[in-house]
Amino acid sequence: MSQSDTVQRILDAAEVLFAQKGFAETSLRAITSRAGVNLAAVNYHFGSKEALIQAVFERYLTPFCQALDAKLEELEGETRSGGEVPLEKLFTVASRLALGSHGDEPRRAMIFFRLSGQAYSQPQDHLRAWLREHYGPVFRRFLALLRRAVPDVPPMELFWRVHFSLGAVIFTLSGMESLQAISKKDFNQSVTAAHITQQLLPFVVGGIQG
Amino acid sequence: MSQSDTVQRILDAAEVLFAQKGFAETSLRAITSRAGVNLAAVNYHFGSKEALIQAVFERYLTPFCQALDAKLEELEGETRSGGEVPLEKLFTVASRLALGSHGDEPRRAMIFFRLSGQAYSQPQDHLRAWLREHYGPVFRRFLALLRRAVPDVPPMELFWRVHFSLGAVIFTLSGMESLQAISKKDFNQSVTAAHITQQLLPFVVGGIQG
DNA sequence: TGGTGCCTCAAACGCTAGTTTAAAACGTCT
DNA sequence: AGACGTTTTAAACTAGCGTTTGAGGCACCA
Repeated sequence: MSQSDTVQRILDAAEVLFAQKGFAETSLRAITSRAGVNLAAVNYHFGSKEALIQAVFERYLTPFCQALDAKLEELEGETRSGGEVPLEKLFTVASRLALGSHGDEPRRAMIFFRLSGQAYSQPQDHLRAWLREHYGPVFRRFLALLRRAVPDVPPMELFWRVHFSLGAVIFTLSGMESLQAISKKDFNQSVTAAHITQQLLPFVVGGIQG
Repeated sequence: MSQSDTVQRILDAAEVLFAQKGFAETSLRAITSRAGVNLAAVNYHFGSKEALIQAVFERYLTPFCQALDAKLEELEGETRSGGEVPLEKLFTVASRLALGSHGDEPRRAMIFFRLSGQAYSQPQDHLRAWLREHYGPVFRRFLALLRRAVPDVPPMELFWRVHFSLGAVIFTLSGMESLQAISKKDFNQSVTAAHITQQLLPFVVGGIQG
């Protein structure tokens, strides 16, 4: 078993378990047991549990943010010759990337949204600060394009509405499997990631425009 | 110190600490120390930590839901002679009650929204199931009025949009103090509960209508 | 072949958690 | 005053946590 193999196995197991049970409730023993590696491997390869959590986020977010950044640059290029990117297109691009920028099924994306929800509800903001520091620029770039898409909405209101939107996304996708149960019972229809984003888009667009 | 005094002190301390640091990260020792009571008091009066968590929710939610239920009944009475309750009014009523149904300052409400965020991001759904079981009827009553307020939105889409709205509220108010810092820096304006709900209302109304 | 780095392993460490115990203190009623 | 049910107290218990340790294995190069 090569090094990278062990590291990847740990990351895979941690990703799933953190999403399933939260950071504090997931023990290193559970992670290493699921990964089929020795308990000490986490501290050997990552240094600490906290560093492992960051590594899980990094492995997912870095490719996503690079892809988003490239796409946003492309969109900026298009608008340089006049015109704005429509609101719908901005969110469509972002959601398509979030769901498909990894070769995997969108199940990975679901897992990751759960993780984000946990990161944001976690009160000690080590993780939040780290996320903001590393991925803030892309977010601001997105926000700048957004501002030009809805020039009628005052900046502060837009700021808030973006956060509301983020909340809607993360909260909903965090609680997916319970919502899945309800939706199946009440509407006899199961829930896919594509289905949710399809529902989400008009809500967010309507909400942002106010 | 009478019994109810000890119980209330524990609930007060637990409410604040759970909101501040989360359920798993808050020890009974921290709670009892803050409350100025003996460690064993929690297990004596509540039975377990899990039961204490439920009790914290119960103390807050029961008066709120009773007030909301009464108010909804009143609104239903008004519409019985024809007409619908407008969307804005439904949300205004709910938010006013959430912020002011307790004699306290709306600070209590903030604390409680943080708690809700943690409850929903908590993956083991003991708590969620319990909340749904105890407070589901009021929620459904609200949903029924909502359906009549926006008859054009298909029931399933409405179902999702309500969850999106809930997410926007809880997520935003959960992460308030970090948003507070950002908002103060970028817009030189501090954030109050009233201020947020004022921002929230047009977003939710716009989102629900799509 | 012997040595050198990197990695794995079982075991242990120190610590904190939730819970339990049994004695002491308290308040109330006869 | 004394007995009784309730509540508080200090201390201990068990379990599980993240982390550390040192011996061992393994591949690779001199």
